[in-house]
Amino acid sequence: MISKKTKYGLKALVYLATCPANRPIPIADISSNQGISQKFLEAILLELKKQGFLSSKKGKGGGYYLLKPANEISVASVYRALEGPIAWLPCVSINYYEKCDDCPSEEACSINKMMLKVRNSVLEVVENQMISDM
Amino acid sequence: MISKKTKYGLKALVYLATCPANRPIPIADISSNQGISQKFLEAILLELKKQGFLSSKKGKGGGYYLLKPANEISVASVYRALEGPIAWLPCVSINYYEKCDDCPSEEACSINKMMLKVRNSVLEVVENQMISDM
DNA sequence: AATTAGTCTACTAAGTCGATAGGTTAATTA
DNA sequence: TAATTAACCTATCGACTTAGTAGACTAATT
Repeated sequence: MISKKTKYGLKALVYLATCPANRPIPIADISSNQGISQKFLEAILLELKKQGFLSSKKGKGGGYYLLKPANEISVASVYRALEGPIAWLPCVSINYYEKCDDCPSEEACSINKMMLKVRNSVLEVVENQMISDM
Repeated sequence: MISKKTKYGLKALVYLATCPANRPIPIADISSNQGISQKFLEAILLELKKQGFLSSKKGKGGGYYLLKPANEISVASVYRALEGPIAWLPCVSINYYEKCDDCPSEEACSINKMMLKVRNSVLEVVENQMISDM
């Protein structure tokens, strides 16, 4: 299961992708349109801005807009930004690799190979799924 | 990311699958062999027993043993038992389906289809991956 | 009777989740 | 310049989950 943060973040980005490019959309628009708590969405969009997905404009006529074309934003990149590692275990993560405490070696680990399979299978989908496709 | 509970549960089942069939293995054996806190493992094995994966025998010569052949226990079933839904969202879950609060309809939902793709991709792997394969 | 090994209850510290409240800053417009 | 708009920031919250630990109890074997 993914958090509502990631879910809302994805929906917000997809919504922004459907809006005329380069015109800022206020948080209130997005939240009412997508059924998301406005205050919660504020924090999410701010995070997406800090991670380079969005930019914003203050004041009247302001709002958020995509920094990159929607067909260059993968679900994988959004997931990593908001949710963290895509892999099921740190020891099979590409971007968040970490050794396991309980495994003497990864070759000896009984579940390592199957965890790699799961990771690759998910990546296959989310790396190729762009915000513009949705 | 999955919890340590699920990770340890999987490793314990795989370990039991490598042991001579029908001979009970004490928790202490499994925990020392797999580098898992014994007390934590106790709770996990008990849960797997209650869910029908394992049975146990008390007293000397006792321990846990698999109730089904290892090639009939899929990673998917263990994941569901210990971790919960495999899908990223309840609205695309087979075994734990639930409607979303924020979506008027699933056809109208912008991320529903891609969530289905992810679910199917993961299922493809874990439904066919058996404890005996590892 | 002693030992072994699973079972049960309770408790904990730390962290996360999803949200709310209220004030601040910057840009536009009248 | 004043008012309005909308992003930004800080703090707080209750409920829940995680990964354990401690200790007593029960059942089976020797």
